[in-house]
Amino acid sequence: MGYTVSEVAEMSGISAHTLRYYDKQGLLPFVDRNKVGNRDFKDSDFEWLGVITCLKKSGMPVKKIRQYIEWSMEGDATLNERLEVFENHKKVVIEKIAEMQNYLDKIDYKIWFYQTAIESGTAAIHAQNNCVFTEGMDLSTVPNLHFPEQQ
Amino acid sequence: MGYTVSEVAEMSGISAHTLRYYDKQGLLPFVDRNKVGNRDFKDSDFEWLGVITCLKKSGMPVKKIRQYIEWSMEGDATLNERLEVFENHKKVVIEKIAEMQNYLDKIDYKIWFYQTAIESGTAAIHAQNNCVFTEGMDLSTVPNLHFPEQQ
DNA sequence: ATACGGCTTAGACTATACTCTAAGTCAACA
DNA sequence: TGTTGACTTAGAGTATAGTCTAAGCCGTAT
Repeated sequence: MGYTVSEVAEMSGISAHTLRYYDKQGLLPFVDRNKVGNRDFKDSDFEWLGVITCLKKSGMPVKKIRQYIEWSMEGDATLNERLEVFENHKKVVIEKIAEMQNYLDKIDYKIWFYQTAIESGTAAIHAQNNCVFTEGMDLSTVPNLHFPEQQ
Repeated sequence: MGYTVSEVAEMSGISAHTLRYYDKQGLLPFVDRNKVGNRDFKDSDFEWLGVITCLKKSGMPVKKIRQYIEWSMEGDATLNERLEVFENHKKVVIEKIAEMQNYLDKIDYKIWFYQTAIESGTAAIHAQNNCVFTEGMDLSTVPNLHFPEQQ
């Protein structure tokens, strides 16, 4: 008396194909089956799908999520392992956000670059600008970097 | 008298394999060749690599980056197109950061969840908690959601 | 009775982005 | 004059995450 795979697909926004794929990958061991063998999702399964979606969309690979789900199925004995999963993943997500913020700054620079270039009609007005996109590279042997557009 | 592909790999952190792959995908049309036919990177090419890395790591697919590079090669006639590329991509990145922030909040909830469960020795202490992971799903027909761990 | 629709599975296919291999070229050193 | 080592290419292989197809099962409506 639960939900079929297509009902869950409709409600969750995860396609029925993907739900079956997740199941095959071991992400949905908690989903019941009815007497015919069809998946029979319970209300509480939506919360699991929410957790899986959170981990998935924040960059955790399916394999790692499966490991977390397996631990969850083992009950209170794996509480520490599961805490560690989220603590580690938190660091990853924080790092990702910081990285994105950094890229956002560079994108803003480029927007300014093109806006001012469009105003003056040419990118040549930026001939004297310093570089902002080589961060993280070891360019100690590069004497003079210029913006590509100036070539 | 520039840099070889492996020198650039060393300095940029992008593998030589990947640099050749990017070239094959049309991302590096500005890279010169010497008389033998070997790639001969210039100082200014590092700035291009920085832009490509920025777009790539912030989620832009290779195909879109190639389009941007093609426009860049066409000079001032495509300044508007290139501005639009960055303006659109900025929206995408901002949305991505907001999404990550949202997931971070949920991850923090889970960390609290497991920390308090560990303290008390069982996840059963959270039997009364409301759901936080089903955001975005149409659960209007679901009467009562519970945390999966309670099952 | 039989046809329809939705479910099941295994497994093939796609997309994206690398990553590597094989065969060949070339400059330099012994 | 080899031989080495770094370069080249086309194209094969890998990893990840779906996405789809084909064949078959089952309950219900006609």
